[in-house]
Amino acid sequence: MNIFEELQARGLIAQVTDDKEIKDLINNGGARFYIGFDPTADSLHVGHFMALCLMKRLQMAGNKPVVLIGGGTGYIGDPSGRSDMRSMMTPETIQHNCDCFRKQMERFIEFGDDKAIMVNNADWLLGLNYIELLREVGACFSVNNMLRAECYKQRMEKGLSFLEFNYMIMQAYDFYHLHQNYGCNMQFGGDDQWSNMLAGTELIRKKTGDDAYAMTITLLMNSEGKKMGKTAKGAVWLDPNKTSPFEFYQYWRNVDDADVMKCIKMLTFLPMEQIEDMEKWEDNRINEKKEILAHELTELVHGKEEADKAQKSAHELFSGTGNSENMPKAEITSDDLFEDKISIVKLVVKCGFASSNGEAKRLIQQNGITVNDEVVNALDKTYTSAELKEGLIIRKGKKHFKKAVMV
RNA sequence: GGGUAGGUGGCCGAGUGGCUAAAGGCGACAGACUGUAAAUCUGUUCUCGAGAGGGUACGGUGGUUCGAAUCCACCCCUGCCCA
Repeated sequence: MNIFEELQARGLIAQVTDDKEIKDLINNGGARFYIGFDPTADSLHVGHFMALCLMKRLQMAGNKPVVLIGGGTGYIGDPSGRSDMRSMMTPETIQHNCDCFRKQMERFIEFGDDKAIMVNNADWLLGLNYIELLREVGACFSVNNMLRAECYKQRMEKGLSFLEFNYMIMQAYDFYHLHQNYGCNMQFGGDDQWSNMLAGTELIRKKTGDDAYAMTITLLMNSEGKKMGKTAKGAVWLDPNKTSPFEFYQYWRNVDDADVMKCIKMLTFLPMEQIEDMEKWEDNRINEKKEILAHELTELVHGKEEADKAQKSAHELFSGTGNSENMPKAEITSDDLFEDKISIVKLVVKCGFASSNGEAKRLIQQNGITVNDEVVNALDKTYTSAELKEGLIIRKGKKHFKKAVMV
């Protein structure tokens, strides 16, 4: 099975500009492709992870990846798929986020002279001259066409600023720049990037007469048609300080039945033969599949050791009373104590299970909080520092655990 | 620049002077049932407070009023129409 077939079999390919050419290029290692990442936060998330995996798959097939960090496009903000304008980031935030991205990416992609390279579009975008750009590049774009693009159409009702309208032009310019300076002939990205990517191939054709190609990867949607990788608390981050390996593991351990195989196909590096075999498994092995999914992904992102630890904790927590060594901890300091005691309400807040006292109280009153396997529903319940030193296992609902300890 | 319709809780959306911490829906969270799934049913859903009660809040700033999401002025933002 060649790489293109594999990507197809995994359901990763959404749209391509020219499937014959692209097939040829990537199967023979002839692609110098880029994927752009805008520094919208201080950590990568699951969507980025998919793109990085794709990059890795293609790299393993002999193609040369270019990681583009959007230090320049971050100043604009991509309107695609957004119902309103992104808040503008300060240059400091952008720089910080770029640095964070760089660090995290080095875990996934091998960089080096003959391997992947990383570039930042701030290097060429920030110095552009407005009038010059309008004449050089602006003349190649038809506003009429741009307005027909899906990503802008959606915004016609709600409003679209000129700043955002230019995003497509900047992204197209990136592709053009990389084509000219790095011999880039292909761009990959999420399916929501399709129109931006096409703008790039067209710009290259108009400016140079060369053909360049674009391919999008399927967005990871759950069976309800919503983007995956989001929780109530926000995105599932790859940074262990923002989403702990345990939480990360649990996110995948808890996906809907209907989404398990799709996730395994699209996100893991398990060989296709093994995946096809898993598809034949009996229904009662669904939980086994979920564990495999969760473990595989946690291992990819956080390493084997963390994945094992997360799995072990999950087993201990969900199958009877095990030890709580690997459980995520909530640290309680003496400042949190009043007369050597802490109230259950405060404890729940300290564990991060509630963002306000009111919410904590609701949880407690609704029998949502368990301490050391006992439901606590009295708001005036308190715990002493001695008990805390032993460690208290606080559980919210069925599947959120924290161990509260004194430090 | 002119006209016009708007801006309400995470989202959608009722609400035109006190009965409004603000209907209803969605989402989310918890309980029951399950398989750490889905569906369904029940409850909860600004914040502080053990509670009584307090504090904030209907784009912003001022004003009218005993009392304003609701009335007035100015400003900001968005849609639509015209230039």
